[in-house]
Amino acid sequence: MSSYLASTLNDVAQKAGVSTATVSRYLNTPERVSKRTRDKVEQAINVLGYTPNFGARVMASKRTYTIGAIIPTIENAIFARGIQAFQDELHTKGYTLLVASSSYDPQIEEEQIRTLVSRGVDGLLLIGHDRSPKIVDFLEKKNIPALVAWAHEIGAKLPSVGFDNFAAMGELARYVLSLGHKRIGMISAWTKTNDRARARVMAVRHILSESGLNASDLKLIETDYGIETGAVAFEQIIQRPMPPTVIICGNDVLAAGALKQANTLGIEVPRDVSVTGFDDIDLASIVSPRLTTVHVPHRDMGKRAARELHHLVNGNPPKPPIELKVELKIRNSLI
Amino acid sequence: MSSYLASTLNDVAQKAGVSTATVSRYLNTPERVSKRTRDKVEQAINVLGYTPNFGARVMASKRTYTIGAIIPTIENAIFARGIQAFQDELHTKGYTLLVASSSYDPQIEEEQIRTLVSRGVDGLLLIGHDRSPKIVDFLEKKNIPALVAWAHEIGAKLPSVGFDNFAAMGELARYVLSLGHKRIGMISAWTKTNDRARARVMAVRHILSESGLNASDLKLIETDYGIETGAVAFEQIIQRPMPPTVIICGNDVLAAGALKQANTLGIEVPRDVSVTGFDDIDLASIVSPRLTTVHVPHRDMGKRAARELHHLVNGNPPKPPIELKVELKIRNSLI
DNA sequence: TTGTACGCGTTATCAC
DNA sequence: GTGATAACGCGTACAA
Repeated sequence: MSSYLASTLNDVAQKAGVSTATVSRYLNTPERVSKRTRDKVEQAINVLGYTPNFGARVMASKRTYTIGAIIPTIENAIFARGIQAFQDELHTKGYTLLVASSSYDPQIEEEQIRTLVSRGVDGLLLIGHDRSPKIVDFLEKKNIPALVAWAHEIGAKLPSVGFDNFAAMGELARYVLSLGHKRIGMISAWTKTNDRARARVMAVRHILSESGLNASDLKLIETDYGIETGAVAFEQIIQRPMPPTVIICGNDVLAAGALKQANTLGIEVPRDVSVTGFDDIDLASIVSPRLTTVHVPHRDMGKRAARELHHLVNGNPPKPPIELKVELKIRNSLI
Repeated sequence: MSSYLASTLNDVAQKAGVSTATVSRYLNTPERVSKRTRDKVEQAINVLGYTPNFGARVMASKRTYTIGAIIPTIENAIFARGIQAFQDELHTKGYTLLVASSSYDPQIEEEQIRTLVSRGVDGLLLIGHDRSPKIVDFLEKKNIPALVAWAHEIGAKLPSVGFDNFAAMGELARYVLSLGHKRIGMISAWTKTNDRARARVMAVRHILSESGLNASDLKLIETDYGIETGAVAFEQIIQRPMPPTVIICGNDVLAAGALKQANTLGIEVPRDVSVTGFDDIDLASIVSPRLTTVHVPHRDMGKRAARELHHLVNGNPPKPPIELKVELKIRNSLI
């Protein structure tokens, strides 16, 4: 039995009766090859079913036209839309996107960064600013441009395209308080290694004390990301004595879980308790009651991120953090 | 200004005072290097911040420990859970997953396949069996194992891990008819290049004629994948004279759109019209009324797929198609 | 246990 | 327009 061996530039060159240099030129700068030769090469390539070897190409040219993105989760919708837009924009510029996910684990994120870098990505998209300085240094040393999305922090080491999580949640919280709520509950993703979650919690605390309420009275539950975990947290928080009149959720997915559990427990939202979300993913306008939430321009963010990273990859200097506007989306889950 | 150059095996070797071969051995088979040498090399690697060059490694070893997956969409939740499980399982085996999306376009899928192959993936996960024989031949020629998921088709060219879309939808349709429905509407993804969608539509037609109804009476609308498109289709279908008493949707996302539009139009589900879905993604149990749908074991499918592909990549022969069980999930959107 | 030397498939620099 | 040929960074016989 003879195992098949992929054909190479050399094979094509032989079959076409030209040199490897010419085939390479045909591939990269066809306009510098005569029509006659072009046809011969094309023919040979088709017959052999030749495809360039990526590894070799990278080694010889030092450029991969590949961008890597590491997102906390692909399983939930939060990043999907933004990443899709990011990829689409990149595609128009001739770049390929490699997506990896870290399961919200800094350790895994670091691994993934190293993997993608050793794979020769030309640039990297990361979510949020929370990561060890060591790995940021590593990127700097390797000369790999990295861009942060979904966050906005003046003075951060890496350039970014994102929004001010603190201000955005602050606006929502202020609106909540303006409705007269005094007993506030909050369900958040883990804040320890997640600057977005942390900023949102801090914002609520801040607005609370700003309004003369006691920030430490905030009933906060931190939990994994998911509908089920949101449901569990809701039940815990609502069954305390003197339960909150409103539960602010750190994102729409947790809020959807809360809504679901409320329904299961026979608690009516917003009559018995109000619920809010953050992100305005599709889910938010499908659940009932529809979620009052903060609209994040995911598509725009993805597109802008692609452009910025493209600039960086082409040697342009980093710009100051780019801030995108978010918008309160008032619907029916909060009264 | 001196631009940074990544350190190489050679640099490490020099700094450690050993040969490149020894450093390479340290990296790949540390047990064959003496403790003393190991320490020296380790030291040098840390000082220089060395990371192996992936391209070079691939060229020399012919193995990338990388698996590619091409899914129709990353923006919607259908594939997310399965792919996450796929990745997790792969990770435990030391493989990295590269995900690309085709936007349900066979042309783009083909491009992506070629891109991933030229990047040296060891194996490929594809969704469904619908694709040109040319590209399948290409994979065979290149000796890249490919596994199909989300579908089950005896006699198909590629091995698969999936479920029988025809049988599953047939079961649901039979149940629908048993409830007494006579006027059936259906909203489906485009069937032309999507074997899963096609099988589901055919199943409904089949059950219709099996029950003595006229299969050609099925009010069918095919549309793009999405909540909004589902909503639009629902409105079109429901505003005809003699509208259906039940609308079978090809997937949960379309069904969610239908539900949303029903709500907007003041049509009550299931009192005025029943709606069913397919997939049982999170969405299905969050919308109200909760969706009657077909539960697909996404996680299990992803995990099994990872294992099968791993076998293939390691040179084991393909197994016959693996069929996973699906399950009718009876909830509130159908009476 | 360690080192030498070659090959992997491509691009880029020169000549021609 | 085209052809030699030297890199690129690593793995691996083979030799020592």
